[in-house]
Amino acid sequence: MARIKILSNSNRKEIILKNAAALFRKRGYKAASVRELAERLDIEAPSLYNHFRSKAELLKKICFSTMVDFTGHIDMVVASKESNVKKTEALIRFHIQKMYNDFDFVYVANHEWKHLPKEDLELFLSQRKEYERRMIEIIIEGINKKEFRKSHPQITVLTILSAVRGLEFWQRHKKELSITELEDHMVHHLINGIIQ
Amino acid sequence: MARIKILSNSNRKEIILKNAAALFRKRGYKAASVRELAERLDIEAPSLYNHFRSKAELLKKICFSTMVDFTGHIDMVVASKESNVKKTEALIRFHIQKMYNDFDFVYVANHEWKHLPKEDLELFLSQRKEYERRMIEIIIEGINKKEFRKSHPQITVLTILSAVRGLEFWQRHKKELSITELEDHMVHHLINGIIQ
DNA sequence: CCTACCGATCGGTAGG
DNA sequence: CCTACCGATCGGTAGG
Repeated sequence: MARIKILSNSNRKEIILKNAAALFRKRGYKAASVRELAERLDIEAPSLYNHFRSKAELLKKICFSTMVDFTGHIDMVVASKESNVKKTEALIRFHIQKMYNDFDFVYVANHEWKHLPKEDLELFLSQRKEYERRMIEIIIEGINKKEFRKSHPQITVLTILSAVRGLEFWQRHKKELSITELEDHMVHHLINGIIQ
Repeated sequence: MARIKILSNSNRKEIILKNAAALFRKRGYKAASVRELAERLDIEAPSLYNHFRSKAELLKKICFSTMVDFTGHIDMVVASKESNVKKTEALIRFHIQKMYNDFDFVYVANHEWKHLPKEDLELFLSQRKEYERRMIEIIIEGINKKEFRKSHPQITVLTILSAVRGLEFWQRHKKELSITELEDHMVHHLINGIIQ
C-alpha cells in the first residue's frame, strides 16, 4: 500500500515535470505562469506546491536531469575503445536522438538555464563546460592520431554542438524529414568537414 | 533647429534601442522590466513612453531591423555573379560578422521573437522562412553545377545556420579567439563538409 | 487537492 | 522628462 502510494506520487511528479517542460519550452520560463501549468493538469495552482517547492525547482529538475543524461553518455563514450571518429559520431548521434525523444527537456535546458537560481546556474554552466572540455579532448586525440585533419578543436566542437542544437528548428520539418535521414546527413556534413 | 531636434531624438531612440537589446539579451524579454531599462538610461520608467509606445514595440524594432540586415545581404549575394560556393561562404561570413558586431540584436532576434505580438510574429517567421528558402536555392544550384556533392539541401542549410548561430556561445571565448580565426575555421569546416 | 488571500511587481496612463 | 497612480497578474502561503 505504502509502495503503491510512493509509485503513484513519483508518477505524478513526472507528469507535472513533463508538462512544465512543454510549457516552459512553448512560452519561456518567465512568461509561463504556475497557474497556466496547473490548468494543463486540471488542478488549482496552489495544489502544485504539494509536489514542488517552487517554480524554480521545476526548472532545476528539467535542466539537471537533461544534463545528467548527456554526462552519462559521454562517460560511456570516453570509456569505450572506439576510434575518435566513432566517438565523435556517437556524440553527434546522441544529441540528435535526445533532441528527437526529449525535445522539451533539451530545449528548456538549452534556452532557459539563465533563469536558474544563482548557485544552480553556476553548477549547470560548469557541468556544461566540462562536457565541452571532454569533447574537445576527443577531437585533440583524433588530430594527434591523424584521424582528423588539423583544426582548431575548440571551434570544431563549437561548430558541432551548435549544429546539432539547431535541430530544435527542425521540429518544423518533422513530417518531411525522418530522424535517420537527418542523423546521417548531419553526421556526414560535420564529420566530412574535419576528417583527413 | 528643428533638424537638430530630430537628429537628437533619433539618436535618443537608438540609444534606448541598444540598451533594450542588451537588457533583453541578458535577462530575456519577459524577465526584463521597463523599470530596469529606464534605470540603465537614468530616467524614470514612464519617460520611456515618450519614445516608444510599448515594450513590445522595442522588441519589434530589434527583431525586424536585424531581419532587414540579413535580407538585404542575401539580396546582394543572390544578385552577384559568384559561384555558389562563394555565395555560401559569403553568407556564412556575414552571419559570423553580424554576431560579432551586433551581438545583442542578433541574439534577441534569435531568442525572443516568440514574444512578438501575433501579427509581427507571423511576419517575422515568414521572412525567416524566405531567407532559408533562398539559401536552400543556392545549395541546390551548387549541387546541380557539381560545385557541391549531392546532399539534402534543407539539412545542409539547417546545419550551416545552426552552426553560425551557435557563435553566441563563443562570447565566452572572445579573448582567446579572434574573429578572423573563427571565421576561417568555421567556414572551412562547413564548406569542406559539402564540397565535391 | 481546494478556497481564500497576500505582498510584490508588472506594463502603462493622466496630467503636468 | 517627472510624480502619482492604476488594474492585472505574478509566485506563493495559511488553513483545512
